[in-house]
Amino acid sequence: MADDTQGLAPDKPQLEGLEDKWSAIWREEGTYTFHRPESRDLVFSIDTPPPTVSGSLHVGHVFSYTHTDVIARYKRMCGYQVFYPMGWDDNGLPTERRVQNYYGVRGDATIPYDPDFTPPAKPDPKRLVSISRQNFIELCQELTGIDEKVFEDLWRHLGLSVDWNILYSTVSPASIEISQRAFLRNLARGEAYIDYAPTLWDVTLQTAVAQAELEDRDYPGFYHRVAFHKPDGTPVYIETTRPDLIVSVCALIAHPNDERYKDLFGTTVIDPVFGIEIPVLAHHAAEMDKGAGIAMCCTFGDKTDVQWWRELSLPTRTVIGRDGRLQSETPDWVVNKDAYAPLAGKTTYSAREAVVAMLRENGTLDGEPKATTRKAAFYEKGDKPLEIVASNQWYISNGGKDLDLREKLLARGKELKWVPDYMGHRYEDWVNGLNADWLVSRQRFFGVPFPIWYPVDFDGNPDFTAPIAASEDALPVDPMTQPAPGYDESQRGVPGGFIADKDVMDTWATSSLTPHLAAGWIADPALFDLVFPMDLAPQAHDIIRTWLFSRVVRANFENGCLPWAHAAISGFVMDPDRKKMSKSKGNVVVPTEILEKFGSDAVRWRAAMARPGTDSPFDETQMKVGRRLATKILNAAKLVLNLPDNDPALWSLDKVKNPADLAMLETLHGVVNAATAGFESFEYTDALEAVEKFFWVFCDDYIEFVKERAYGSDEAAWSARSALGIALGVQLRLFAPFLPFVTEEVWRWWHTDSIHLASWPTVDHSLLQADSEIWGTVSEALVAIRGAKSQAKASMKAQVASLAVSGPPGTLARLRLVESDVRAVAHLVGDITYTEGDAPLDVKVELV
RNA sequence: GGAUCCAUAGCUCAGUUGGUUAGAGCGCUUCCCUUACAAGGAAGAGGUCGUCGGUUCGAGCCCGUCUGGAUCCACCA
Repeated sequence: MADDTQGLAPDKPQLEGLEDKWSAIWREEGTYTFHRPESRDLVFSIDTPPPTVSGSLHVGHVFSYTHTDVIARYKRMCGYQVFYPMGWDDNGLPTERRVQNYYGVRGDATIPYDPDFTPPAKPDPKRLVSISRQNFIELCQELTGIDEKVFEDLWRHLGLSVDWNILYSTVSPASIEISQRAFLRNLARGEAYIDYAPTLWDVTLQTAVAQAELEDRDYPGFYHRVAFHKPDGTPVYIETTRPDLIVSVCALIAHPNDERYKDLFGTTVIDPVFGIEIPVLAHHAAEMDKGAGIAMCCTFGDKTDVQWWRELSLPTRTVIGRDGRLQSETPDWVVNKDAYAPLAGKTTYSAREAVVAMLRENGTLDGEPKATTRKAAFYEKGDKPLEIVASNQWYISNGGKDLDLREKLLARGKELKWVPDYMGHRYEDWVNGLNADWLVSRQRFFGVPFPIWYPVDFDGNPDFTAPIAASEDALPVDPMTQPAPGYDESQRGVPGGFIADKDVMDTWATSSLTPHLAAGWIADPALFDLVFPMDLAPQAHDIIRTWLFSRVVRANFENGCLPWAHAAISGFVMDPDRKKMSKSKGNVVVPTEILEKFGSDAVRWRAAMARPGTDSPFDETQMKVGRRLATKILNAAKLVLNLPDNDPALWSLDKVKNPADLAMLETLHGVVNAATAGFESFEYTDALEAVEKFFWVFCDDYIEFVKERAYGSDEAAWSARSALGIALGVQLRLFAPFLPFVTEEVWRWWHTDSIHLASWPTVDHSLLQADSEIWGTVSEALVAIRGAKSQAKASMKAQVASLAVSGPPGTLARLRLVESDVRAVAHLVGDITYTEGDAPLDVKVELV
């Protein structure tokens, strides 16, 4: 409690240090602990986005996690048990890349485990040390542990009311088990399958990537006009940006209606370098006005090539390996074997130069290559354009091929309540645009292994069409160290034995199960029933196509329902030029600095001013406004609580008799209604604005108006004291979801329990007979009195000789009811004269 | 090429089912050291609501057009 003072509040209340003080106490008191209630309707459950711990947090995270937290706090005060977990997304590629850079190491599946391994003292990004898969995973675990501590500290400092007992990590054994179990069930129901097919491939990271992780970027290239030749030597010109792929050519293709090429259909031509004879074919996907109108189809240059390859049953002539280099052996379909030699083992870039040189030399390059900017598909986290490589990969159906499923998933999207509702369009657009199933396998190390093995025939060839699945009872499994069911470890990799599936699951394959991970699916059925389907899925709009959609897919398959009822979508924090913040642009604002500078409450205030779905530019000056509000709360509370001999035990609605006091409380109750309505529709900004607007009027007008009276000790004083005290308590609770630190600080000046477990204020209907219009009249009078003093450049304390008030009878009557307060606030020494009339209220002020 | 959102004061944004003189905060100007608060307070200036057209007694709001911006998707031989 307060020291050095006669009142309940300290003399010099401070914002500094409130974060550390209260987050420690909340932790000790278990303020945010979820206690299992009797039934589902007493729970409000949240599918918290698990942050990628390998990345750094920026203000955008602080904003969107605050959006969730204000709702969580509101629901808690409404009496719900709030299931508010935290998760760390610490598996997958992002972690691997961070470990690679941080320690200067690279995982290599062929190297044996070294129990004594220590990472290089000085990581050299140019000379990565190759280490075993297991050593690499250990480093991943070590680093994620460090990163997670940093994240937790920041979240506690920000005041997230997460229940830290409900903490999961996407790489934990429990997460691996759940991911594997869900996958096995998808497999058993036919929703997951393995397929040998052309896949988008990142040559740097050497893994397949999914449609959802693609990003188109501008990429410089050149159009090369190249001659193929008919058997009689007549040239047929095509245009290509990928001459390096000529060695993979399978056909030339033109549109069936294209008069220029009609005669060629069904004939063959020979490529300009390798002597490969290929057919000229017709296909409707060829566009007459693009390039030369006739395209070179290679395996594979782009997605159209894949379509032609599939629909025209063309041969597979892949030369680009998984490392992005052309294979070193000369392909058997190449006729001019010598021509391939300079290309062997080269990157696509070098191979392109070599091929162009050959084209130049033999005169088949028509004119100079023309520079162009083309859009190429990139993995969103990669930095080289993707190649298309045929390989065995695991897929989960997502409606990309199955139209019935697509309809079902679209219906789920409509069933979900979106905040704001137009965000549902993004979901629909994405589902409607899907053209492939969800590729979930990744050729990486740090992730969930597929619980799958393959039989090896007696010639030593694995049969990928007959995967052996683990039993659900055996999970989690690592097929790399555990033998397939029915086999012995000695049969690994030998004819008649088995091999493991070496791949790991895409990180989204695990994070698509966050409701299951957090809620104890299978492991704790009672808990799962209490919290699932969840109430709220908060997230930013960029991952609707990935995280949100994949969770809908999983819950639809596994649970036959939506994983949650509401999706609340946060906008981004943009840089001041309204550009997306990104590391590469160097415009990222680090949250620790602004939290330090303005305090968590101030930053939270600014976050809450950003409405759902709306991007907002970062502007530091706005944080000051939140800071000022927090300071004002301290000071206003101090005034109320430190009135002489004030005692909260003596505050009572029964004592509120003064019309101005009643009018203030009446107005406040309208504010409670507005704030409640705002929160109920997840429009926390509306709630905050209503509360804040009232609070400033409460401070500037009401407190000033009744202060003199409240310093007394008679009945009139206790009317004001009760009204002030009750209004303070209500406003603190209304502010509590937004400003958890300052409201808790003030609340505890006269309460023993946390404000965050106090009940949300409700309207007391016994007050409804109060005449709230008094309030408007008083405000007008105050403006007139202050205006006169301000215009006279006088102090607000300056004495007033007389007031001449004119206006409608009703207005004057209201003013008369509170005349003594008017006299006090104006410092009036003379008289008030009232003149009735039709004109609106007018107050003439005569200064002494 | 398709879609979504946005355009209101110098800046950031409100503006309810269409209804008198369009609102707030920041910034700016002037003033006030006032016993809750100078990390404060008071007063004030500042807008033909992006363009053109339509509906209506009446449009910031409804419809259409154009312009500018943001985001997502598709395509790119």
